[in-house]
Amino acid sequence: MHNSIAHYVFPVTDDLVLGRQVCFALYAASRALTDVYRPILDEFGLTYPQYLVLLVLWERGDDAPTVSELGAALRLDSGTLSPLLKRLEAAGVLVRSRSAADERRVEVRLTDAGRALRERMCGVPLRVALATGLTEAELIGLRDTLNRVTETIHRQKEK
Amino acid sequence: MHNSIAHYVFPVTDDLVLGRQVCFALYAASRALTDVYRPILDEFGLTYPQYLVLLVLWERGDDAPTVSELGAALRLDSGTLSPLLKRLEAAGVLVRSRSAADERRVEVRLTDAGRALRERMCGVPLRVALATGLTEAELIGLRDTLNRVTETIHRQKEK
DNA sequence: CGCAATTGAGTTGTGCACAACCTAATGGGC
DNA sequence: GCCCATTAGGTTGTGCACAACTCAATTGCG
Repeated sequence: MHNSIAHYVFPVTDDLVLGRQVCFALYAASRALTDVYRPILDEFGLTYPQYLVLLVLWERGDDAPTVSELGAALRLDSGTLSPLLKRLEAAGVLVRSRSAADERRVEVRLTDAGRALRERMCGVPLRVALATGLTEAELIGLRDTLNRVTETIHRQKEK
Repeated sequence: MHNSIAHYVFPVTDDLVLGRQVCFALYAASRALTDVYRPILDEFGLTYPQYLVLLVLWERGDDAPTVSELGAALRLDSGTLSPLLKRLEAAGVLVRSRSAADERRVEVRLTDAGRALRERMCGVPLRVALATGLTEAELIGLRDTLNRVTETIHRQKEK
């Protein structure tokens, strides 16, 4: 029925039952949180990954990251970012331009409209945090645990 | 620069900085865990959502769930499940058939090959759990916190 | 200098996710 | 028995994700 040694060491991984799997909890919670974002970001004409790109650009201020720097921050590759950035450019919140110093690079910089969005969206994180029903301490603990998992996995992949 | 009241009540939601957002931690961790699954599930010719469908079917044993029962368990709608189930049927692990009692329903049941997969995949959860680098207690705590978030969000949506 | 290896971005193809819509089957009220 | 609202599943269209690939620009090494 199941691996009894694994069961002894790691009951939480027992059996192949959906409700016991951390992986499903993570997958379901991630989609649920995106559901919370959807109607909120819709007010600004953005999707969730597009909003993440703006978070990076707002944080960087005046220095314009390249596509691959954005990819490193968000852990997304050019296959995902290229069309996404094209849509954000069409929406008028950013501009893409080839670097003069290195013609391979494409620099991504906010337009005035993109910068203005930051002010208008400052209430968004709080609205989402409240929807989780967690306390601030729980949110911090959850965030740090998740970041540790992500780090562990990516360190292993580099080897 | 930021909402100072929100900052006072909820520093974790401060500013719109990527690294401080629980939402990004959740999104990144979910994708990282899927990256762990990908090469493992590839050995069995499955994707991660396909594996989740099999978890439900294995758990139900002899009673064959309908498409919407699968959707309720996984929180996925027919737009996602219909093509996914068609691919699993083409792969030979399950069969779809209209219910005799109610011609609107489609019952999903495992083939012998689908049932046999369960034995072959019993080691999968442990392999993934180890990759997270978390202790068993941390995994259980994480899972329960995430399930609470998902529940809270879905209860709010029903209203 | 010359050229092979590397890097950066984009494209293509597959598979989710989800909204919006469609059709057929069902069931309750009259 | 008839009608209409509801339910179940499927289809279409958009937008991620990611693997595999292409191509041009750059780098580094002999």
